[in-house]
Amino acid sequence: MAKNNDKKNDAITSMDEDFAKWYTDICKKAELVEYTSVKGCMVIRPYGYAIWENIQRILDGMFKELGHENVCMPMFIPESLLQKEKDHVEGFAPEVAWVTHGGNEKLEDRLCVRPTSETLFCEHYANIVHSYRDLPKLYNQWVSVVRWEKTTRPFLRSREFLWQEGHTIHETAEEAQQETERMLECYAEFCEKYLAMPVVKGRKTDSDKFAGAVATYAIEALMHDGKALQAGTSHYFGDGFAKAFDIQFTNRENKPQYPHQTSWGMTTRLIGAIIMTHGDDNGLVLPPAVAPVQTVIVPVAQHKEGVLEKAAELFSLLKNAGVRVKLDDSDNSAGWKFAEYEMRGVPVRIEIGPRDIENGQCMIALRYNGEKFPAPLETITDTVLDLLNNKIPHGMYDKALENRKNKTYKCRTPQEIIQQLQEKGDGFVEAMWCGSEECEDKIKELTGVGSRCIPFEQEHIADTCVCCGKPAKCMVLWGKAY
RNA sequence: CGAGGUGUAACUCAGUUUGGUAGAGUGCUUGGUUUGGGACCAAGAUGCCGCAGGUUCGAGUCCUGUCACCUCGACCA
Repeated sequence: MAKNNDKKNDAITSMDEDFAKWYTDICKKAELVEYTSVKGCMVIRPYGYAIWENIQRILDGMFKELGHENVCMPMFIPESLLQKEKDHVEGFAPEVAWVTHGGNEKLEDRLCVRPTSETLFCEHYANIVHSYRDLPKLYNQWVSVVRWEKTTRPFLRSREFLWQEGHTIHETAEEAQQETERMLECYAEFCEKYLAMPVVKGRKTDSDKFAGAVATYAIEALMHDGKALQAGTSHYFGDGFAKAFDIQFTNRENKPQYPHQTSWGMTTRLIGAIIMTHGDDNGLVLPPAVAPVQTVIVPVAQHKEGVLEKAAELFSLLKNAGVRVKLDDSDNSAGWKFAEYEMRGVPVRIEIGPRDIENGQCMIALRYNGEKFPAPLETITDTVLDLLNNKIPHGMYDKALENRKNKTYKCRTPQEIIQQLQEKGDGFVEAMWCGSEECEDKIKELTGVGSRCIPFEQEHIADTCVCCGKPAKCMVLWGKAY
């Protein structure tokens, strides 16, 4: 695979120099976000929002295929309602924003701006679920939520962010458990197939569970800087929320019964994950499935006769084939356009100039690996579609997977963890664990990596816990987290 | 929230030590020449020096407060 580490874009700080700055440079220069006067509240600009719209469209289609229906809950939660589930309120209270006034009137019961909507769904379910015939309810909503974060970063941590939250309610524990796992699977498929982002599926340790959940599952991805990012979560609630909110139905034996619930979510953080999984020193690298512009046509020597006409012809061809294509006939220089669309992560660039037209071809350049080659004009649609649907997503996935493999270390002792991280840089650590929270905490204290998840795909690395040396229960994936 | 740093043109920054007419490069506008990896020439436009107080004849510069952003921790999707 051709590698393209040549820095062609001065506007962006290089990753090695300052990863955090590289990240914000891309967010700003690729026109994904703009800051506002409220800390942690970002304008998602058209180019960034278009990525989100594509994510939304694909995911929403997947949910509906699985039988989910979209709803919309209010954005305010009365304090009394939030209080109902003890763990839940303890988990979220420190970071909720409160509405205390309506107009000039002080509110009797202040309202929290939803940090997540379990409580609202529960209140609603209590009203509409009466019989086993009413179950399951497979609901989802696309909304924004607010969490008053102390430190904020575009997409990765903002005080208001966009997400989808699925909330389902089922007759049996088994069914709810299956739903939890099914949705994690759905998320993993989405990341791997459409975002070309390899993920590790697993269960969270108890200390890392969602507030109020019986079990939390997550998919974890590894970023370029070796830090882990949780790309999606799926929670199994058992009947805990049902009991707290008094949701009951009459079961098949004509007895009252508590239903079992799940919730699951993915957020605009995915855009941050895309940036940090695929991006390089020349800017953003977008997976074709979510790229607002999949192919850009850059005419070369466009003042010469026939060039613009041919470029426009190409544009129509590709557009009619369903490609999100852009023709840039502005009078910026060709070189400027190359750099610009590279920075914006456009997967395929087509150059067409007098020399190409003479030869009945155009030049194709791939963003993710820098490859550049001529392609005949007659078959251009097939060529481009194949690149967008096959070669590029697979190539990007392989490249990301390779990176993850190079940064995944199997360790047997804390010293080994420290040494690996020091020698090879941050990354995933695979190590055995006895199941105690003390060991989890101690590893974090000693080595800096926390438990990310207990992967479904287990590997036997040793018999004993990496920390205490007692018999190990499972392999845990550790890492520094975003 | 703890420790450190930075706020001056759209962007990157100089000017702050020692108070005295607001600066550069890039970008933007107009015209021309160019065009296969961020072109060139010429002419323009652009500033509550983050915000609010204070000291002073006079504040980008000194003092107090405040807000935002960045980095590293703690917390988190």
